[in-house]
Amino acid sequence: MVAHLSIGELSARSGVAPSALRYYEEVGLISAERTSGNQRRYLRPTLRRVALIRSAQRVGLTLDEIAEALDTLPRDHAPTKADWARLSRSWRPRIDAQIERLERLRDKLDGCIGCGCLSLKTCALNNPHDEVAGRGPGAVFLEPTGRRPR
Amino acid sequence: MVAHLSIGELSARSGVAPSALRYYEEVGLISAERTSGNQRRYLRPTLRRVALIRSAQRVGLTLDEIAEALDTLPRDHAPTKADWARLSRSWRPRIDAQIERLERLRDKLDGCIGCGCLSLKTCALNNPHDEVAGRGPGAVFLEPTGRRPR
DNA sequence: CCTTGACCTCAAGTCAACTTGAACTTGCAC
DNA sequence: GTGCAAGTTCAAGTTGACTTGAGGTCAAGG
Repeated sequence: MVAHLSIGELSARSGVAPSALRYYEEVGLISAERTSGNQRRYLRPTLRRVALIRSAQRVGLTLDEIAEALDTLPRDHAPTKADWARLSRSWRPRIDAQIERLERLRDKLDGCIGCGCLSLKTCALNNPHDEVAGRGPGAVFLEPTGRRPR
Repeated sequence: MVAHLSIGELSARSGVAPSALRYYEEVGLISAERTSGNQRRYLRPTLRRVALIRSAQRVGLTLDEIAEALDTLPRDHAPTKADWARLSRSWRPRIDAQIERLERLRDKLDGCIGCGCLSLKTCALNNPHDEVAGRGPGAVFLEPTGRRPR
């Protein structure tokens, strides 16, 4: 059981390319010690950190946001229960919201199959207020994109 | 109730910037008729099409994939029930998978709070087989990224 | 007629998140 | 001690999804 991981090892275990790991370091998401010969040696907790980063990306967080969240975790010691709880709590609403959006979309698509939505008037995917032009933007049945699909 | 929408109107109703709409046209996602003065005039169903495109992006589909899916819909007439059903069926697993991933992540974070995961050995975010180096990549508790966070 | 705002095209720029390549160095197995 | 896979830096390139800007056109009101 090695205490330090080379970049290749961390890459293999995390499934993240070495170039990406170097990039993560560059933007301050992870850090590494160096051997006398200037090679990176990662501490074991880095593995967990990288896994967390990947997970967070899934939720739709940018690396910047992830960095911000991770900065609330202590750099010097393993995070305490409280540290984790704080982080988890801050991401939780985001995850829930994302799930909800997806469920809504799924239901909408389902509904479309059965609803005879071919008549544009009743389709859930269609804006109910579409004829009421001028009363605010219509057809925006989705929440504002929030810069995600960028 | 107008039969044709100018790009500005479509933009306002769909919440998608004109430049984006032109881009969508460039990559073949939508199309428009032209006035004698060369201005775009969109047919009403385009509104629904654009909404669908945005939804699909949420699920994590690229514009290429969306174009592919939309190509299975008829260009000439409004999609039939069967057309919709086909499209919905093809996206459904994707949506479900995404939801499942998010739920797993949420549960993992929750678990981490209560599980005393500070001992690296038991944390769900940590790879259970991490000590078994060489037996395949460890710590890949997440599904292969599938090129999404790119 | 003239202005004004919405529209047009086309080329170039941007941004995140990496990847690739060149040119060079380390570390370990034989 | 030598070979070579695996590591290093740094600059530049890539991809997706747009946005911005320059330079010009069109349509309606005053």
